[in-house]
Amino acid sequence: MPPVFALVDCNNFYVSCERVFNPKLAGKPVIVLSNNDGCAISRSNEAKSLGIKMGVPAFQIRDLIKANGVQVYSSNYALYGDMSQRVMQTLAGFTPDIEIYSIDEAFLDLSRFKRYNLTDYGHRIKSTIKKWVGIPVSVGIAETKTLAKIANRIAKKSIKAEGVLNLTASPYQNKALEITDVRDVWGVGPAYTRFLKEKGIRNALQLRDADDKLIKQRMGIVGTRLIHELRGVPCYCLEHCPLPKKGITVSRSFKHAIETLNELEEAVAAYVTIGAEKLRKEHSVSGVLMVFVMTNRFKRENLYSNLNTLRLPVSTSDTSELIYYAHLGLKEIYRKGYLYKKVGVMFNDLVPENQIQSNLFDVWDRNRSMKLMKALDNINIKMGSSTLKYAAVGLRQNQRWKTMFDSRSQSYTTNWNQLLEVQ
DNA sequence: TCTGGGGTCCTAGGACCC
DNA sequence: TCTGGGGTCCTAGGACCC
Repeated sequence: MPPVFALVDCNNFYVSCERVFNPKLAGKPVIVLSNNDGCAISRSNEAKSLGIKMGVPAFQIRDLIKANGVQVYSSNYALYGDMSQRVMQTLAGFTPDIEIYSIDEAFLDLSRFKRYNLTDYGHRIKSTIKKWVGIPVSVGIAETKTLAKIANRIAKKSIKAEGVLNLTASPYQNKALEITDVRDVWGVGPAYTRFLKEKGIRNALQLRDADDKLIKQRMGIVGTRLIHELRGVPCYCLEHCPLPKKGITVSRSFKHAIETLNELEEAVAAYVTIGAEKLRKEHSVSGVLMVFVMTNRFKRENLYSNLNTLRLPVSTSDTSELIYYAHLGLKEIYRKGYLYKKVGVMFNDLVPENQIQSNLFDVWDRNRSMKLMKALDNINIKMGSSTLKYAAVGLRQNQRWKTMFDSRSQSYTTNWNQLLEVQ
């Protein structure tokens, strides 16, 4: 029995989250910026109409913002993460066959609802989420994930669809593919778009009917799967439970470049702290630690970037041990005289914490370390993150490497002191 | 002056082994 | 002029996703 997928995708998610708690933003151009208020990463439809592109640097649209009264927000990940959970929980009430694909979208397997009117079901999902969580979503329904993506895209734009498009057994399937530019197909990025257009393949319909050999040759197995999916042959199934992570990266750009090793060490210690917490939350330990540094990638002169890989003697998720090795690695790649704009740490070779390969010459008290980390995590969960932290992250106020959020909204849903007040 | 962050998968090529 | 073959593992880089 062929499956049916629905893709539920939140519209302009971060902006929509801000609007839930600030209804005055309805109908106005609104954008949410990335860390350090760098780029526009979420835009309301009104902001899109003004020509504000995804990822555009804020300084390039300063005049546009001023002239049109665009409402600007720093990103508030605590809020978006919590709102995302509410959306997903609501979705889970519609079917247990759900795959959370990203912070703002989920695939549902609706195969067991085939005898119902799926379009109606889509509308019920949409209106329930709007009512319960306050977030507008679009729903695309089709025989494969790739087709559901296309359906969703059209559902979002078409006035007639009212946010829901069901392409199963639809006479409009060809039409839908024809009006979808090839670059908007899931899995087709800039490089493949260039190649396909050179071959005269401009829309999803032409891609679906393209020569298998041509696609296989240039786009490999992924391309082959892609065109099968467009033909209604499912190559990707629903991933019920999230697979364990293969790696964890924590990195940040600085608002202003940093020169001294000491400051970089503080930043690295802070990122290791975040990463190690993530590791422990996943019940994983890391066997390979990488540290990297880079100067401003948009400047031509005095460029430097380097990455150091350290194989750890014993896989670990202990913050202090990881800080120790990260600092060792950092010292080796630090060069005096450069203006550093970004540093980061990566944890790879993750394995479950109950499968640690011990080392004969290990001097670390693993038992004690585990208990200490547990206590540390419990306190920080209960009393707020970084209630307890390592001195290596520095004690001064206003550290220059700290990420800036000049126009952040309140943490309405995750902090008792920042609840919405109704006057 | 000011340009995000965190992932996955696939492939080609080199090292190494038998 | 002649210079194995095949398998595995690892890494770097490319391409894509949100």
